[in-house]
Amino acid sequence: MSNSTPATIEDVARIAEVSIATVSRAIHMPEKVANSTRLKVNQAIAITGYTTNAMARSLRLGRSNMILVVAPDIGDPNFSNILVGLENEARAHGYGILIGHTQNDAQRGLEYLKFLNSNQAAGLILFTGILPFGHQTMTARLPPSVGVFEPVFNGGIPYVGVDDTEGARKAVDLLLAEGHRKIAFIGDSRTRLAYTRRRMGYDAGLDAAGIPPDTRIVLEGDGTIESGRHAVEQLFMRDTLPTAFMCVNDQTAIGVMVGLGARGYDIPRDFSVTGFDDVPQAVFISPALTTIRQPRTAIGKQAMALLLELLSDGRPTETEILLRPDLVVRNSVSAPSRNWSKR
Amino acid sequence: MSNSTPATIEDVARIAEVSIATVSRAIHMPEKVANSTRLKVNQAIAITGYTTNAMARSLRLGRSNMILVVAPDIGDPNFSNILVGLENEARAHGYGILIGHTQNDAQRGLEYLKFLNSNQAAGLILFTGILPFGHQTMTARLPPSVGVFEPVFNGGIPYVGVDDTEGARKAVDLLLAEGHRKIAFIGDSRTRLAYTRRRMGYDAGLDAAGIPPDTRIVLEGDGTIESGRHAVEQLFMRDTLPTAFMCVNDQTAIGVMVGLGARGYDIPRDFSVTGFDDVPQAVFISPALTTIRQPRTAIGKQAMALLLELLSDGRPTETEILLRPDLVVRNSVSAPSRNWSKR
DNA sequence: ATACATCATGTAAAGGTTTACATCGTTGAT
DNA sequence: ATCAACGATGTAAACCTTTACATGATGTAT
Repeated sequence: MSNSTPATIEDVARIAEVSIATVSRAIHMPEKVANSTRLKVNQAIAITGYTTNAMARSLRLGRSNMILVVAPDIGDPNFSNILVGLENEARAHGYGILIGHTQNDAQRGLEYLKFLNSNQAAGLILFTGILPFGHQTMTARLPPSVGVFEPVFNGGIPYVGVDDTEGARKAVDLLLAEGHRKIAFIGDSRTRLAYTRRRMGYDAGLDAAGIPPDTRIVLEGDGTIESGRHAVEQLFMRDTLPTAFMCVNDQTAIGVMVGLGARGYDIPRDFSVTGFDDVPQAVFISPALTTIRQPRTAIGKQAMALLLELLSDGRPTETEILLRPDLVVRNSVSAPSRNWSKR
Repeated sequence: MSNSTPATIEDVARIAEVSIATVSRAIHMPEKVANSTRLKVNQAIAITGYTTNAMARSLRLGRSNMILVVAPDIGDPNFSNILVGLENEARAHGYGILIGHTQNDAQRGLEYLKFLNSNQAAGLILFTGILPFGHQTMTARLPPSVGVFEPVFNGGIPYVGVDDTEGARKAVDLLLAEGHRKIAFIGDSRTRLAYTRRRMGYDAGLDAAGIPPDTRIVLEGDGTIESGRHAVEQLFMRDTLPTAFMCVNDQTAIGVMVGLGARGYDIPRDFSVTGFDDVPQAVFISPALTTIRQPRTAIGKQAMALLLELLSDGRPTETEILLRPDLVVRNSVSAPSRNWSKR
């Protein structure tokens, strides 16, 4: 039973007294085989403990049951929750997931391209806005692919993300509802669609409230904690201070809070701050950050579902799936301080 | 060049005007082939863009270049950093990593066992103290395996972790050096080696300082935030309060801080608190938590290195690799309050 | 009764590699 | 000059599946 070498389809065939073709059919196209023989085959499978050799199957089929997931930083806490969604969906359909970590290094990207070329992965999930493979191979035949968070530069690849514009709109609307009129926007100058769209949400919200845009309080950072801190310093050098900081992401918001804290201000009494993403730390910093939640597990699930659909159908049904982001209210926002002018 | 169907070894052989055997040798045993022909083969490879079909290779070799990593919760932020270490080391040796998420569910574990049986993974990295496969298959032939954090119950599987006893000793020694004499230990009753060893470090530290053990201030929780809070409540019902809380992990420590905060105490003025693990949140809570750092990326790297060694040598050189944990001093520890008795 | 469709099963090829064994040519020792 | 040893390469089998096609049996319509 628990022999030294794993049972093959031939072992099963011998015991069930049928041909290997019938065994294969009994497993993969059960309706094509008579009830009685299917029974015999199943018994033989139980006896031998047979599982089909995935290597041989993939070789014959020219397609594996693995999905390659490539992310610039798999250590990013934002990543792990997505992974959960991806993994659940994949496993439920018999696929395994293979992870790749490029660190934005083209060399590493290339090594993963080899995985693709050598047929080890049937599909690709990309977390980077650009194809992580060197230029010359930019045109290499890619397997069915799906982007997460943002469309892939090369085009033609559908993606699953969050409605950034709507999310940003929720944040700015909250601030407006609290009574803020001078709301700074700390953005991200890297030209990523997500950031551009968040800015659009900010603009639209202000516009709807009849507040004219004020470019003096719109700053471009790079999405890091440091850039949030830096933005605060810049604003303090100008003549007009905002009463609230709307940040393009949580990292920036944390930086803003640090910068404000260093100058002795209290949040939310003196200034309100909002983020975007709802990173795991957001609830632990003090005050806990009011932000926009990315439904990460759902995003992962959707992305994988879309990819699997692509894998069977061939043609994508949608080119862009945007999930609804939720506002999570914590403690970093309040009405603008009445005493502000006195400070 | 960029043909519709990927180049095979035969295409290369034809262009290089040699047999496919020579091509294979030129790639995998270059010293066995004449310089001149090796050159021709390399040129042909460059022309065709050939990469060896991993499915065919694995089938022939009876062994894949994938490592299965099984963890109970891949969404755990502690996990992602380990993953980085695992991934880097694996990729550097031409292996890919395949991730599995059991959620402590035997059914799911079984599905991953299939991956193993079907030869899709050459090795196994386990994050769970027990084999995640149902009982009946407990005895199934496993590929070379390595545990992370703790030994695998079944035995015979080497593991890579941190020296928990030494880490705990560093924490208790810090508290002792600050002048604490009544140090509570909030443990974890689940019988995991790591927790037992941390308790041993606590006992040894107290013993070395000549302080008799006081079981009234040693509590057993379950490693969650809630259990930390609960422990605080329990201690306040007893007659003797400690001046410091040494916690079995950061989650518990966070719970203790929350519990103490809810009662209006200030940390570290009124009570000192230490954790263990250095989870990503530890630096964001306030006060920032003094704790013991697990060198996570290094653990991942070592675990993978050990597994790869096992894969080539067959026999493990070590059965247990313990890395040195570091004390990270932040703001949750100070000398015991002089005013304590007045409170 | 004949022809034909249908169904269940078997035969054999193909998928791309690796490698034991065979072959052939060259070199060095006698 | 002969033989042995060696080095480089080729031939072909094997790894385990899946599936197009062939086969034979059974049932149905004429």
